[in-house]
Amino acid sequence: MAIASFPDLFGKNALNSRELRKLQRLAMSVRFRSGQNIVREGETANEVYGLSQGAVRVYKKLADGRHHVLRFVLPGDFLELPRGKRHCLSADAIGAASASRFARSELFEFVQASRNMTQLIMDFAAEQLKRSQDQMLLLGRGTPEEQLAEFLASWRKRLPRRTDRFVSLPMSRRDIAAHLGMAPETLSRTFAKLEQKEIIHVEPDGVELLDVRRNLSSPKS
Amino acid sequence: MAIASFPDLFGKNALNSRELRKLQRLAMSVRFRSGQNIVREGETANEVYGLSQGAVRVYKKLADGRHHVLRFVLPGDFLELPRGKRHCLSADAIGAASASRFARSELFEFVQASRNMTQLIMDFAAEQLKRSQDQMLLLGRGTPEEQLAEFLASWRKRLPRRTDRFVSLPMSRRDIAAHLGMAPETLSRTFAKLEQKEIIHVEPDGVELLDVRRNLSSPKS
DNA sequence: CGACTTGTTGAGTGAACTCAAGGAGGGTGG
DNA sequence: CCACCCTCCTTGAGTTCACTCAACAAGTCG
Repeated sequence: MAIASFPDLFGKNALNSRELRKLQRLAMSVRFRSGQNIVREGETANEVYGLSQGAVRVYKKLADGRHHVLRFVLPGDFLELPRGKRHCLSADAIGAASASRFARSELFEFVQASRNMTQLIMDFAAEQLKRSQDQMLLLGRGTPEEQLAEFLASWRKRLPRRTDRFVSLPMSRRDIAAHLGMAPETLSRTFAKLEQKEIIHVEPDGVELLDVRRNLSSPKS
Repeated sequence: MAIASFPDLFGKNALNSRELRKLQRLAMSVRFRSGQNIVREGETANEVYGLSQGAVRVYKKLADGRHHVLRFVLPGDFLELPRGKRHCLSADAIGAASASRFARSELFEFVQASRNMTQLIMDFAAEQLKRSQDQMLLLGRGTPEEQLAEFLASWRKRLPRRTDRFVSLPMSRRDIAAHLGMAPETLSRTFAKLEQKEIIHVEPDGVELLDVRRNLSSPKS
């Protein structure tokens, strides 16, 4: 069977077949090894990536090395918006991954030329912005338990097979901790607390969600 | 002298005069008293606002009343993107404010019809997203001192008269604290620390920036 | 003038951080 | 195939720093 590529995933509903073919023509398929760096903040952004397979962590660094994972990218998402001369974030593959690489200028022209493509990019930007705002609310005001429960719930929504109660977590604990703004030790203890409260059940490479909702209403219960 | 309106501020460089007139025709000027609520999260979003004068705090609430200020809006900015059937955030005027109100559907159609307007909205969305990402980095990884110093520096950049070292802060300490994810008491102590280190000088309704840069490199010095 | 809001400061607590050690995989090479 | 190393995760102990509770000063508005 043919493996789904980024253009298919990204444009599946909103682009017509001509536009889809055009997007596929612009795309260059590239593979990354586990942990491999894809883009680095500050470097010239001649290319733009859309993820086809695997998962990617997207992060920003402070001068002294502290870093924060902004989000985890799944197939069908761009790593960043195709704008700006320089990358404004860094990205590494989590496990093996494959992506579509676009020349930024070519993609930009195509976005200009195609109304549907413009719409898609706008939708993507709006979605990212909304997610960022929810994330800020949690980073600023949430307890570790709320943050983790909300992260698991929202991550589950993004996974393709969401009927299952099992939620796959391909990223490391360190990455999740860096995403939620806490120390890895705190995250580990928080996993233990949620398991003790029978909200989740920790398994290898993921968790089973038993009752995530319960934890989301009040700060400490 | 005529007071600058949102359409002028927002479209000043990127729209031609016909487009600018069109945008002005779509706008309905409205005024708000100090503290008055403008939009409320979850309500139907039939209208969209662009700020003409004053300042606005934009925030999200958790179920139990805790709230986080996502950003402060200045003249020339939209309160939120003109997309989605419901407001996904709340907004209050800080002091007296005036804004342009648009019917969401009319504005949406205009954005569809005008390439320049599409571009402007995309730029706005991208700018918001970039700011959000910087904010997340700080919320997750920054010390209170770094957060406040960075907030003051970036707020200064957004103010029209940035030659002056004096930075006007129209919002309350509570609002700033809710923006940086800390208790008002902590914010107050952080102001005191920065003043003690001669990085800022606290004045009524603002601060004078003496040496903001110094505090931004290392976590504790 | 009095009531209320806002900001600051003090005291004490608690939660998340750091430092440290130990166990459990996973990969590599002998 | 096993021994070894290394990274990842967890758990424990102690500390720190931001939070909560509280009081007070200074405006602000009726």
